[in-house]
Amino acid sequence: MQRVNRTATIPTQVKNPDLVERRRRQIADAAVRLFIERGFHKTTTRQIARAAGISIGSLYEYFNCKEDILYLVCDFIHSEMEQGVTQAMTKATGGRDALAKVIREYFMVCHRMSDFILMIYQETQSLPGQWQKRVLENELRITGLLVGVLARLSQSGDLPHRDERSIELTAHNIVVMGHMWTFRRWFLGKHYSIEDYIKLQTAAVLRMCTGGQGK
Amino acid sequence: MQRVNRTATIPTQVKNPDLVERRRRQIADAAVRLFIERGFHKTTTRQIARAAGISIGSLYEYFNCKEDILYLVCDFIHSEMEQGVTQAMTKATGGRDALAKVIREYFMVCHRMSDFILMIYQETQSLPGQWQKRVLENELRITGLLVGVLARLSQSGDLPHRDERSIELTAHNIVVMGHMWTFRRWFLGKHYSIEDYIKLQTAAVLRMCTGGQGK
DNA sequence: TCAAAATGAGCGAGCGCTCGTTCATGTTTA
DNA sequence: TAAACATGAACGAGCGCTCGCTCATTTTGA
Repeated sequence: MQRVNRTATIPTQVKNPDLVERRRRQIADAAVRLFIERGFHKTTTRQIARAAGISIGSLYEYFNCKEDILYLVCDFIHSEMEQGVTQAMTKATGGRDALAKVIREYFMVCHRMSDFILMIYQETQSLPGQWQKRVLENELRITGLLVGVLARLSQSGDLPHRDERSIELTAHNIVVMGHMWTFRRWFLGKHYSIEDYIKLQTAAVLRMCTGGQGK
Repeated sequence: MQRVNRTATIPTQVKNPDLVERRRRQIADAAVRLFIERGFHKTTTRQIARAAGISIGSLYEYFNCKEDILYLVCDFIHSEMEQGVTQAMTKATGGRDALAKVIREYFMVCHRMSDFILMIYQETQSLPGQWQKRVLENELRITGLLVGVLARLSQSGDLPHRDERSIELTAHNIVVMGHMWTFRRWFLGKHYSIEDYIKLQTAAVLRMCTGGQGK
């Protein structure tokens, strides 16, 4: 989708665009594993090159600086997240328990992408300001998808009406609950399976959405 | 409280314990500001020394390595957090709306310590493994305080009974909601005041705790 | 007077990044 | 058809520099 935009965003010495696309993916794939394992700062450009199976010289044919690599990695992760969430939402249409289905699918996406989400929490600050902003915009867009779901259910009467801000905050809460499974996994993972987590948190969210009309 | 323990944990060349305590605080105070501003990796030991008003040589009389400084900073932050939360809980005793009061006080602590919390999220991974574990234990202890509050209210009948795990997860949710105010502040801060946030999230939590018996 | 504390020049490992070079693969020319 | 030339992706030794850390020396204060 905005792949063209992305390719255009990071300049390169190399002429062949297909090759650029291919090599960058190859480099990003290698880099993301290293970033997850050792963090951005402790990973050297040489390690990235070695893991990608190219030379350090070649690496700099495709990127201008180390931060460029981090940005591309973040962008790939967000693309995948958004794709996951979007298709989770198409799977989960229909009335009453649509919300439960969306939550389940979203949490499963978070579960799968656990390491990646964690990395973004930790390394976003290492990006140049302008790209930091982009990463946050991506984050917001994913939240927006959930706002859409909640607003629709609210209007169709499947959920009690609540004002816009309340809906928005609920969306943020759900999104962050998904992230929480990743950044508190050192604890939660010991005591809950992902199925436990989904079940309990879904119940909690539903109470949050439907509860409280009585008084 | 465990200050003795802490001082014992990081060895030093200097004999006078009072001096050690004083200088370490002086260094940590300077370091935390720099870490918040530029991150751990981009902050140099020379910058820390300069900001603390001592020489680079002296700095290494009080710490063995840069990571030691980060650990001490994390420890100070957690102490302050825990103190804040503990006294928030003494302020907020009593029946019905005790929970609302605790949430308010806790969120205000998060609000005040926003930058610090953010830093811990970002830099914990830079710590040596053993100390990483300690930081997570601190995190858990704070959550434990909230579990205590919820369990008490549940038993006194001020909140509907729910099983242990459900209570535990609710505590985690509340804790993370506080953190969310810090790491989504770039968005939330634009659209909500801290008072808005407390009001809406408290309502949400109360619905989550009390709702759902009907049906 | 002398142990304790403070100093900062200096060290060298290791970093991101460059750039002169190589070489496989077209393309042109005779 | 084959020699001459052009292209550009790949390479990696090495440059300039920064950083964490040390230690010989000086200052302090009891």
